[in-house]
Parts: sequence; structure tokens; C-alpha cells
Amino acid sequence: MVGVMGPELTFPDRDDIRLVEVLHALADPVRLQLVRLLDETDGAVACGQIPLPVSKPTASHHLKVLREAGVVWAREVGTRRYYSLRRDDLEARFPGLLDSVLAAGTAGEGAPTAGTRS
Amino acid sequence: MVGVMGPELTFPDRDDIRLVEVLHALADPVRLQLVRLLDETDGAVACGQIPLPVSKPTASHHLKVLREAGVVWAREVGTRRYYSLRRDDLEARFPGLLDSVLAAGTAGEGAPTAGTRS
DNA sequence: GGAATCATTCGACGTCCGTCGAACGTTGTC
DNA sequence: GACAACGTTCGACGGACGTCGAATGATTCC
Repeated sequence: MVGVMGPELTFPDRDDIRLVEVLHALADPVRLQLVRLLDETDGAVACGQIPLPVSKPTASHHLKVLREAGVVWAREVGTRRYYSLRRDDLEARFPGLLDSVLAAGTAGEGAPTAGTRS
Repeated sequence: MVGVMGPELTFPDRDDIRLVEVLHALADPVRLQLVRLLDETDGAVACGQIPLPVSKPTASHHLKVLREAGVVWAREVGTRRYYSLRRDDLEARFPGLLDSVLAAGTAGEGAPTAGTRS
């Protein structure tokens, strides 16, 4: 039988993707790390193959948040689910947003230089 | 006497601005609306002069979140506080991020076109 | 068929968040 | 000096969030 695991996966339409939800989905260290990994791994990654500092249910929860926010796709193959970024839709809806977030990740995130108080 | 209202206002250094905190600060409807208004009003806006759908303490709270995330400056003049965006610092730290968020705001946020359900 | 694998869902727990009314300290004005 | 204006802080409330262990459903392999 061809695989249908749980309830049918649903995703928001491109035009239903809300900026606030995307920002909220990205505003979490684990999910941000997840998105960066999905960005580097250009194909698609299964949930279990991702090195995450959280338990399996928690990872599943974060993936769900990203999916419902319209950030990632989920494709079922057997008992696995392969996730990938919705680059095109995000770029069409919020041009430059994903790129800037990902670029900020690769750039200095923990390298303070001087100090300009006030 | 020249005004010092509460405890001295503190802000994160440019290099201490964290992406996750900025995203979290922007991932709220009220704060996003606030940032957009600060963007349009190029000078600076006082707290009370902002038409917000929340009470005064709540608005103050949101401004504090934005300030501590490094998104806005706060300048005291008498009994008022004028807020303004930290465009330069945000652009230096996360190039294109603020622009994409603001552009997304002015573009269609509630104008669905077709429907590509999966 | 039975066991192992994969990912989710469920229930629970503690924490953080957004919200408000009331009280407070400053500042400016009469 | 007294009063009004401004913004913050305090305390409290309800809800959402992140986290996990255990249980569940599906699939694959022997």
C-alpha cells in the first residue's frame, strides 16, 4: 500500500502565509537551526536524520509549527517524512526575508567586536 | 532639571543584537504595527502619540521588548520618550531583514489570489 | 504473522507571554 | 505648592509555548 501515515498533511496556500506567523516560527533557536539545516541540505531531510538537541516529539512539534506557518513542505515516503524549505513561496510573499535570515545565521552571530553603549 | 525619568535606559550593543530576539520582537502584531509606524514617521514618536489597540502599560511593555531586542532607540525629552528605529544597526547586523519585513507589511498581507492546496 | 522502525499524537508539567487596572515617580504648568 | 500629564512598574490573570515520556498508528523487513 502506498503510504498515508497520519491525517493528511495540510499546508497554507502561498497567499495565506502570514508574516507574523513566519516570524514567530523563525523566532525559536531550535526551529531556526532546523531551517538552516534544511537550507544547507538542498534536497530534503527526514525528521530522524536531523541532529537536534531535543527529543523526538519536540522536533515533530517544531516541524509542525514550521509547516503550518508555511515555511516548509513535508513529503511522505514510506514511514519517513522528508522536509524541505518553501523557498519560492516565501520569496514571492516576503522577498528577501528568508535570505536575510539565513545570511545572518552564517555571518557572525557570536562575535562581538567593540562596544557602543547607550 | 534635565529629565531622567525611570532607571537609566539601556540598549544592547550593535554586536549583541541577537537574531532570535529580533525575530521574536517582530513576531507580534502590535509590535509589528509599532515598527511600521516608526518606519513611516521618520523622526521619532512618543508613546502616547501612537494609536494602538492596547492599553498604556501594554504599549510600554512592547516598546521595552523592542528596545531590549535592539530594534528601537529611546530618547527622553521631558516627560516624553521618543522612539525611533535602529535602522543602521539592524542593517549592519542583519542586512535586508528590516527592509523585507517592512516591505512585506506594505505589500499584500490580506489579498489572497488563487489557491494551491496540496 | 511478528518484530522493529519511524514519526506522530496524547497528556502533563512548568515557564514565558500579552493584557489590564492600579499605583508610583517625574515633569511641566498654573 | 498643587494639580494634571506622561510613562513606567507592580501584581495578577488567562492563554500560549516548549519540553518530555508514554502510547498510538503505519510501514518495512524477516
